[in-house]
Amino acid sequence: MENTLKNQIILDSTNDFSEPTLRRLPVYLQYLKTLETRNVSVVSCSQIATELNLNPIQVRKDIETTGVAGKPKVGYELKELIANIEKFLCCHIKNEAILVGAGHLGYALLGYHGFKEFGLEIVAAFDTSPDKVGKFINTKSVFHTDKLEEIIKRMDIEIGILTVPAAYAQKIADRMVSAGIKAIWNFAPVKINVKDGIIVQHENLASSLAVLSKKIELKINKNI
Amino acid sequence: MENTLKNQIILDSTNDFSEPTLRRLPVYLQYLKTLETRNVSVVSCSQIATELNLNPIQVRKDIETTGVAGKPKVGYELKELIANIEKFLCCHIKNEAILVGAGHLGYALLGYHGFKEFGLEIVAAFDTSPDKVGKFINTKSVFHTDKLEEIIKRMDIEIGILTVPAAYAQKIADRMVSAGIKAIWNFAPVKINVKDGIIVQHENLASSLAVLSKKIELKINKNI
DNA sequence: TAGATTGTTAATCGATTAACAATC
DNA sequence: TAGATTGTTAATCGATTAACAATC
Repeated sequence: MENTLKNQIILDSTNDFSEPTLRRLPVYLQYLKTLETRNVSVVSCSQIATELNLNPIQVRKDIETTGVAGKPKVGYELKELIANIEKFLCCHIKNEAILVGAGHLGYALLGYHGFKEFGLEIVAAFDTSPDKVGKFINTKSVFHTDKLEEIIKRMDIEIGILTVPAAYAQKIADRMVSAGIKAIWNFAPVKINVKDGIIVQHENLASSLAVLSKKIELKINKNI
Repeated sequence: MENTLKNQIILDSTNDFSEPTLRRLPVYLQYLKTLETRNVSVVSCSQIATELNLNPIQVRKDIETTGVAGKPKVGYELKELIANIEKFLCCHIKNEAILVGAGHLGYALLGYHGFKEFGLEIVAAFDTSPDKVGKFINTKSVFHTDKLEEIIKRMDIEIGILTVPAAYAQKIADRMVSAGIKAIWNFAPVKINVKDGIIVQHENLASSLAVLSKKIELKINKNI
């Protein structure tokens, strides 16, 4: 079959894990870290499953992916489990990123400390507004977007976070790529086109909203 | 089998569509609307698929779900297709929501005009900061969080958007639910527990980041 | 007419779930 | 020992993809 998905790194059977598994692991990690603060030392799949409203067999399968060894009847050593999930998710590999578009969403992402736990560090922001250029947001410098290529090259940055309005997204994406960016995390509500080999992760709130709305609609139709 | 997913409205075989389909439809809609501005009148599945890097058969299946009729050799009438997707997604049913936590993420959501296209309208915001209470954000009043229950009840709001720090998420969720909220869109990076029948849609950037990071890692390992 | 595209049914592939042995 | 939980293999279920007829 001709696969039309030219620009995608596909998470498929050639890897030994699935995308749904990959998406659930950070959720487990967040929960396990709360257990850590409560001085818990051992945790079982059923415990995780109950807490997160998931199927315990699924949790076991997911954990298996990370290669950690548990003890029958006992469960998993909490510290070991956390360490293995973090290793699997490459949390200790520092990925530096720049962010373009210091609007409110940009601000929110710049101020979110949770990314560090997953290895992502936003090192600089770009905007065109004179009110923002030259300032600092959460200790990160805001440069004029004119400097985008220069700084990407000088700092050898590979990840670009796109939080500009839809109308500018493609243009900024093009500039990111031509300056050497290898992966784009796109928060603009528009599809962007990039050359082969460039990774694009598209964040789409409209999709989530559609799921939420449909659940509400179905609930109303079923219960009333 | 005992299903442990007590609190979920499950999108399964009892409906005639799948969650992946539901998540793709808004993406099609966004693209189709750009065609509309370019005065295109007819569109085919292969055209949509090419533009969005998807499989044309999948696009056809998804569109079939909305019940629109196309013409062989020609494609779908653009206006009709847009209308059908919008109808399927209930874009014309106004869903009113309140938002708690007017930090940057809250601001970003309050300022995002795209939700209106999907029927969601944020009618008020809540925060505890004296700098924000009493002000307007994008024409929406910011009330003190003390007024949360009163306003939810008075306006008969069913959707709550949660953009508070993780530490407050559960407490605010409890207050939302006891005031009558039926669905929570949770942007806090923590699982919240609610009673049966309440819908929770959890937005988790860490999951997306994990997918992005893994794609980057796989690409590096394969290409170098 | 020929060819492209929809509509629809069948096949495949992969994720989830089940079953059960191993073991602490 | 008994019972709970992991580890692993098999079965099921559902989403995607393929195939092909219908048709404009």
